[in-house]
Amino acid sequence: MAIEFKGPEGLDLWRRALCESVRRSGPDLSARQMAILLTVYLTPSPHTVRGLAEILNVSKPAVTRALDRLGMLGLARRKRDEADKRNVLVQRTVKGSVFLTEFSEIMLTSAKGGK
Amino acid sequence: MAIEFKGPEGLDLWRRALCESVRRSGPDLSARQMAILLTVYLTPSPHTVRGLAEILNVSKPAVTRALDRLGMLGLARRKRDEADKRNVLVQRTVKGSVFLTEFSEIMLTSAKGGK
DNA sequence: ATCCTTCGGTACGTTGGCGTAACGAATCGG
DNA sequence: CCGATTCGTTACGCCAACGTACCGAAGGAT
Repeated sequence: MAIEFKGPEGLDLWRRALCESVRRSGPDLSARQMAILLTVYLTPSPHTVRGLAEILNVSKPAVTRALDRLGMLGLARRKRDEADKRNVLVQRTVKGSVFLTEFSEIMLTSAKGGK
Repeated sequence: MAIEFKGPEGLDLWRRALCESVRRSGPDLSARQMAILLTVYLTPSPHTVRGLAEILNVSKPAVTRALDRLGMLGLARRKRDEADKRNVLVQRTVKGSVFLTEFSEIMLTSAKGGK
């Protein structure tokens, strides 16, 4: 189940996976939105708006809007930080986990199937 | 120079590369736009609007608009097909090649450096 | 208590993308 | 020739995202 690539093959892996995802009419997330989603799911909690903005070097409102969209799609949700009520913590959802799991599978099958 | 991954590590590779690309304030391409760009550069020519629309399962105007944007950014350009003047052929540019080469390098360094 | 900072969100005007429907130009079939 | 088809694009109204600036709520300092 291990995939390996080197040099330009990496780009082609990216192409296969991305094209397959687009073809399935999944949500047309922008690079920023996808980056936020992946960060929330794959790096240690907690995640705040400001923290995400700094990690990705984008403005706070941009993060707010991305979270609006991810929330609409059910891929992530907000929760007030009870310890410091100024903060908003971004949390994972079941639907988001499913989405990323499927995406991961697309990556693997695209890498294997193609070539 | 070979990278290997399995299971959820693929997603993390995707995250690292995407976050780094966003952090560098590269163009915020949507999944569709990036898919079109990669298809034009990594699959055999020629590429027409209709062909790209079929490959990605999106409408023709969506492809036209994506090409507008990629053209503005200098990442791809249009050329009338002289053999059949109804067709528009999508062609690569130097700037597009540079962009994808850098992106590929981001993938590789992200995969290696992180882990 | 009062200031001041920090947090996330909102307002504003602009820009860009969407899907559906139509369009003109080019080609094909007869 | 001339109708039908195919090609990419444009028009339309709508919705989403942008950056800058500002906002109220919450916390910290003195």
